[in-house]
Order: sequence, then C-alpha cells, then structure tokens
Amino acid sequence: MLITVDPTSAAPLFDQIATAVRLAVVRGEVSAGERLPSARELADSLDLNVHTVLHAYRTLREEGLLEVRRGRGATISASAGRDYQDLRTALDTLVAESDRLGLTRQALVGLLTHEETR
Amino acid sequence: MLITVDPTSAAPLFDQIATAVRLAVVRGEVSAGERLPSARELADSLDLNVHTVLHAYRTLREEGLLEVRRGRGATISASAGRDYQDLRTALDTLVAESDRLGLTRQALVGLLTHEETR
DNA sequence: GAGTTGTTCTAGTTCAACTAGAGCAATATG
DNA sequence: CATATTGCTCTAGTTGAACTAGAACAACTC
Repeated sequence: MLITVDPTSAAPLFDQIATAVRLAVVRGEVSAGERLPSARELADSLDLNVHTVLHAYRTLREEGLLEVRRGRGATISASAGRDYQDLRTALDTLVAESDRLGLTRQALVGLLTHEETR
Repeated sequence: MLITVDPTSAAPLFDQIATAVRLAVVRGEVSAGERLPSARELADSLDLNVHTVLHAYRTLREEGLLEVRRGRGATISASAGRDYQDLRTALDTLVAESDRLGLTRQALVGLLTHEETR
C-alpha cells in the first residue's frame, strides 16, 4: 500500500494519511488483517511527526477500518474486506456529473456534507 | 432562500453559508437573477461578521455561481439555472451506498477529494 | 529480558477562520 | 447632484485546530 502526502495541500496531513488508507481499501489493494507500517516508521518515511500519523490511525480506528494496539501495530479490520464496487461506481458517476456541471470539488464536498439533498 | 448556520459545527462558517446557497440552487429553490440579502443584512440576521459573509459570497463568485458587485449586491448567475436532477440522483445514490457500508461522512468526503478512484 | 509499538502527557508554533472598525469605490435612487 | 446602499480593502487582534517535539509509560512480540 502506497501512502503519500502533499504538504502544500489545504487538507490536514493526518486526513491525507487516513484517506490514502481508505482509498487502498476501497480499491481492494489491501485485505483484512494486513499490517500497516508502524507509526514511527511511517512518520520517518513521510518526514512527519509520529503524533500526526497516530492521529490518522486513531481516526481510522474510530471509523472501524483499523485495529490498532500497542506492541502489535495497526491492521486492517476484518469488516473492511467487503465489496466496494458499487461505491466506486457511485463515486465515479457523481464526479462525472459534477464535472459536467462545472462544479468545483470544494462545492461538491460542501453539498455532500449536507446529507439531505432533496 | 433560507440560509442558516451552525456555530458548533466543525465546518467553517463562510463555507456553511456558501453551501446553503449551493444547495438552494441544486434544489431549484432559487432561479437565475435572484438577489441575495446584502452582506450586512445577512451578517446581522445570522449574528456573524460582515467579512465572514463576504468571504462566502467571494467563494461563490469564484465558482461562477454568483455575480457580486458593489452597490448592487449578489445575484444568482445565469449559468446557475441548469438542470441538477442527475446530480441530485448521483448524490443520493452515493450517500445511500456509503451508509450501507457504514462509512462516516468524513471518510466519504476524504475519498471524494481524491478524484481518481480507479 | 530486550525491543517494538501505541498511549498519554506537557509544551510550544503556525496558520486559517473569525471578529472588529474604518475608509473607499461603485451603483442605485430620488 | 446628493444621499444611501453595498461590496472592497486595509489594519489589527483573538481563537482553535493542526502540527511538531520530547518524554515516560503500558501492552505486546520474540
């Protein structure tokens, strides 16, 4: 699983890490039980602070995507092994439609955070 | 057009205002040429600073959704009058699928900001 | 026992968001 | 033309999340 980060992006670093992991799961690039690099390792290779990586891991655990324990590290949850094909299709459809209308990504995200669209 | 704001939300206030306007457009509740309240008016009724409202208006202008000029105020752009039915459908589909998988809204937004999902 | 890894604590820095107030520029209106 | 409205610009201060840094500690592996 490749995890990268863009320091110039407006998105928080811990969120970029979390999203990279979510993406890998949705794409099926990782499977349940797979182990992530330790926080100290990943922090070193991304040139970030350990706390930032741990913040990302904590976020993913609260979402149920990771199992995180001291001594052991972080592993992909069993519940994360489902089929995400429909989600990917829905995402692609939405992005295509949004682009067709000329909406910015920011605008689209704004709409999404207000769930009740009707 | 009803514009409300939640001061306790993590989302920036200016973004909440912008999204409220985007939602109204997507829902077809406002039509091209329609005039928004002046920044000072809206700031008063929402109990916010004028600058915060102007920030929202500026954002929407950069997205092409508003025409903003001094003396005149802010009006919905002509280009904003299109049909958003497909977008609403795509949004609903995505949210339903996301909920089915138990993803948090934050996780979904994270995925969306990385456009290339394939 | 030794090493690894996450957890918790304190502490300081940076930056976007927000607030506040003033004056200015463009537009509308009588 | 005079006045009011409205957005624009500038300065300035506050707040909180994100990030960094370092240390000690607890759970787990080997």
